[in-house]
Amino acid sequence: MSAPKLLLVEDDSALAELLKYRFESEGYDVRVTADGEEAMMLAAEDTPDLVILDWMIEGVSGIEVCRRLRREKETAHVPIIMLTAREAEDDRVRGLETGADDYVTKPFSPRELLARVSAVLRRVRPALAGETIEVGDLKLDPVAHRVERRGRQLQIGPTEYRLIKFFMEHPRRVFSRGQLLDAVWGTGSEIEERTVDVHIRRLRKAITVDNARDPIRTVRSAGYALEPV
Amino acid sequence: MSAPKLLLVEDDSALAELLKYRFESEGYDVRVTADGEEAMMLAAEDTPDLVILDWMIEGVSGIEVCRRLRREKETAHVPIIMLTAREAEDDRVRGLETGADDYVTKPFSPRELLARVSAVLRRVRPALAGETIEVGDLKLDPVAHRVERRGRQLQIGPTEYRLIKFFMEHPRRVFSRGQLLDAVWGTGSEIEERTVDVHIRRLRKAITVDNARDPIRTVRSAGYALEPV
DNA sequence: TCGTAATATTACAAGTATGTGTCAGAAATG
DNA sequence: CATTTCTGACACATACTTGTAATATTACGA
Repeated sequence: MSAPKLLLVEDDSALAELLKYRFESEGYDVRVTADGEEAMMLAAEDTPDLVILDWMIEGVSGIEVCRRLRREKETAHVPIIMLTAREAEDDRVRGLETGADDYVTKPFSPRELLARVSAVLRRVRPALAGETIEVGDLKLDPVAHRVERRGRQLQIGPTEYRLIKFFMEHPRRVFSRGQLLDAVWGTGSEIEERTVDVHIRRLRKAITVDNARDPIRTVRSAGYALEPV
Repeated sequence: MSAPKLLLVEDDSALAELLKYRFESEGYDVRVTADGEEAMMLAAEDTPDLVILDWMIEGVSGIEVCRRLRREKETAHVPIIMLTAREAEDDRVRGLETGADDYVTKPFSPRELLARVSAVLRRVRPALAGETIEVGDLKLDPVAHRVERRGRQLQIGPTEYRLIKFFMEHPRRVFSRGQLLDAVWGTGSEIEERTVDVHIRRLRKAITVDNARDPIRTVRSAGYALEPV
């Protein structure tokens, strides 16, 4: 999973350090600058997933940076959270109208900002906010109904999809054929247990990608399990 | 352009009236309830575009309503703005973590709430705010009611327009025929699900341009999705 | 090493889902 | 009011999926 890339534009270096540390420990990839011009350059050279922007920075004002980010095609749709020391409603409204997605009023706790960032990312790029399931080199997006391995889309049928989804929801655990029939086919299905073998085979075939090793473990006389590769 | 549908869950009837009036005069279509259970029912029968939810309501708590909305497939992705009288950071963070997209602390001005609503809608469903949407090589202008692909105007019928607009507002996501009927034809339409196939076919035909590849993905036994080309 | 039980593989026919052309009535257009 | 466009439904064609059975292979204990 690629870490969400944040661009933090903040000229209070103590605060910037604190936030950088906190966000990085939460798995974000953070770049920091105190300067509006530099912010534009950084954003241009590697488009971030989200920008945290202090309203009051040296040089170009925060609101101006916001406007410029919106104007560039690359960054037009990158969500922006503004940090503002002001309580004035006018400023908040103006920020939103300029194209900020959200703002947080100082003082705030890192925890609150984290929650906001994650809420915004969840909206914009669900895949970044953990709505996908990942097990080893497999990634499953339930909303798009897609499974990929090592970045490669897998071609997978309905039953195999349900099967691997179930496995990915319970990695490492061994399931008997009976359990799999209940979970994937539905309780009380009248299907031969041997049939599970066939679908396991089909699943294995479907998830085979550049001869990577088979992540489905056969447990003799017990069932099957998915092992993170 | 169809008016964005808001669901307001607020038990202070004076405030509810005020907001309803203000939002309606801005062109929104507003439904109001003071009750959590009823809110769920209203949301189920006609999915709103955005929910404004008071944290403290009678019966089920706001946060519980939020959680339940997120749990239902139909409403899982509807943005939620919470209204809270509390300043406590814990509550705000909890709100965001439960799945709210934003919150506004009372007291607030209708103007600020309007700005927030419009910011959230712009982020989530640009077409509702009158902005053009681009998905891959498709471009849709909701004001002009036009769709183009690779700069070429598409000749497209009313139903197909609504269909592709819906798809472009939710790219990549897979929708069942039932969901599409609800979203595009209107809730409770008595139309054959197979008819969706026919319109998908017509849409595919309409958006075919210099034999570019078909951006509509068929997900067998699940539905259809629009993939950016 | 061998026999047995368990699992893997293959082929296939029946079942199910989707694609497509067409039509009659409805709705929009002028 | 005449004409055109749109809509929903249906039927047939096609593509994909699925469960089973038959056969091959493998693992394990005696």
